Amino acid sequence: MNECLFIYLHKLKKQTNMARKIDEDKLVRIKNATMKTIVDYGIEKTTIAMIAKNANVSGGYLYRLYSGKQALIEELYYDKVVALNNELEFLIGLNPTSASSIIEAFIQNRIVFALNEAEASKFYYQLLHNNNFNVNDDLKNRNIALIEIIKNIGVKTGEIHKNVSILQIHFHLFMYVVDYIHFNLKNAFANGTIADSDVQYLTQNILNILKKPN
Amino acid sequence: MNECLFIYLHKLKKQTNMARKIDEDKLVRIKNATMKTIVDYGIEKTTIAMIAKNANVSGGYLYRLYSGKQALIEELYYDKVVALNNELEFLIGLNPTSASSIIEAFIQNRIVFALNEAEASKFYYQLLHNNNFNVNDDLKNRNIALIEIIKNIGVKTGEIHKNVSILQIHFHLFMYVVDYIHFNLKNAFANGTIADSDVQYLTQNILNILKKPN
DNA sequence: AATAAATGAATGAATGTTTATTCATATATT
DNA sequence: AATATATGAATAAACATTCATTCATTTATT
Repeated sequence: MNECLFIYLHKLKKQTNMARKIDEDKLVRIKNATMKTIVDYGIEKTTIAMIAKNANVSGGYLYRLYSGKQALIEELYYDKVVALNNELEFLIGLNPTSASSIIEAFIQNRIVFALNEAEASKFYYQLLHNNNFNVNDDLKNRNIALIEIIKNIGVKTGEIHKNVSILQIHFHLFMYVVDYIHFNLKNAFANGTIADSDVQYLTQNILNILKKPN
Repeated sequence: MNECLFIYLHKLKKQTNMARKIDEDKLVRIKNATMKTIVDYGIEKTTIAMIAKNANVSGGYLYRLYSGKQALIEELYYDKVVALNNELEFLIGLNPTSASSIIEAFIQNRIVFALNEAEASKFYYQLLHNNNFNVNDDLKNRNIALIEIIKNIGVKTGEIHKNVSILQIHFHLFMYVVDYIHFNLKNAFANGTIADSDVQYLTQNILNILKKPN
């Protein structure tokens, strides 16, 4: 079930004829447990029972909120993709004349997210590379549209070469950055941390790449 | 079971007392079927029964050659990682005084591999990003040793900055390149093919990155 | 050369486990 | 009491794995 719809129905109930108080943070617990379990054990080995246990919720209750395991994971993933699009749109509004500012801020936010919401970030990273979970065309198209805006800004200012494809920008902004951050966090034993200094490093690398045609 | 061991035992038998001729390409069929099934349906949805069917082999026979599903997939993955290390070692031998030559040749080979052995290449890409399959420390250490050699060459010639970490080089050579190729092949509908021209593009991008400290 | 015995390859039905999903029941709230 | 939430045991489907059996080939015996 869609989260917004759920909350809406839930509030409706409250206004009319509430029988039993909903355990308010149950949905949050389920979401966190899903992400944590998948991060710890991988999607293949994660079962509904494990998620339910980690969320302190009965197994059957999950089916009240989601139609099944796939839907549960999908919704978490799609929510994040929507949030990323929203964030990008917001950053474009903030910096309507500088592609590098948008890119830099976006990268900064990826690092903050990876550090502050490690579970959610690792979860997103896993799904990004899982063939069984693909975002729908609407989400894809909105993302393409936003990247086109960034490209237009960059071409105007000379920050991006006019022959750079939308896919190139998408790849470097959404895959390269995320992979870079997670690779460094995963290998944190040997020099591999991630910090604010990486923002400049990543930004410069990507801007250099986007300056050339491909 | 290890492939080399298998072939060895198999030949031993031939010398003494062979009861029934082995279907020679059965092992090859199983390997190909495993990769193809996983590429088509993902690891989660791939079952032993599906692999056996695609390989034209009985389900139970898989357990003569491998101790189970996990071992079957692992061996295919590890074989590829070993092959990559061997290839890198070979390329270092060929170009002992030029990091860029090694890197360029390695990238070239990745693209050829992705085009000529698409199934195997996609299979490797999937496992590269799957947390449930990690290469052992020996393989990791050998890889690190090889990359250290490349770094030393590059630092001497000025192609690589002395402050670039081994992890950086590893990431860009083994993740960035592979991800780039597969991203472009996956999105082949819109301008996204991969060709020899990408060799120069990728090589230059990576060399530029490795020229700077991180 | 013909036949029988021995051997190991290969099968696929049977087994037992794991898992997603359902549903009868219990519990809490008004 | 009425109503909705929440439970978790029960169910059924899917699955990895095993194993008794079959089959093709080689070796020994005549």
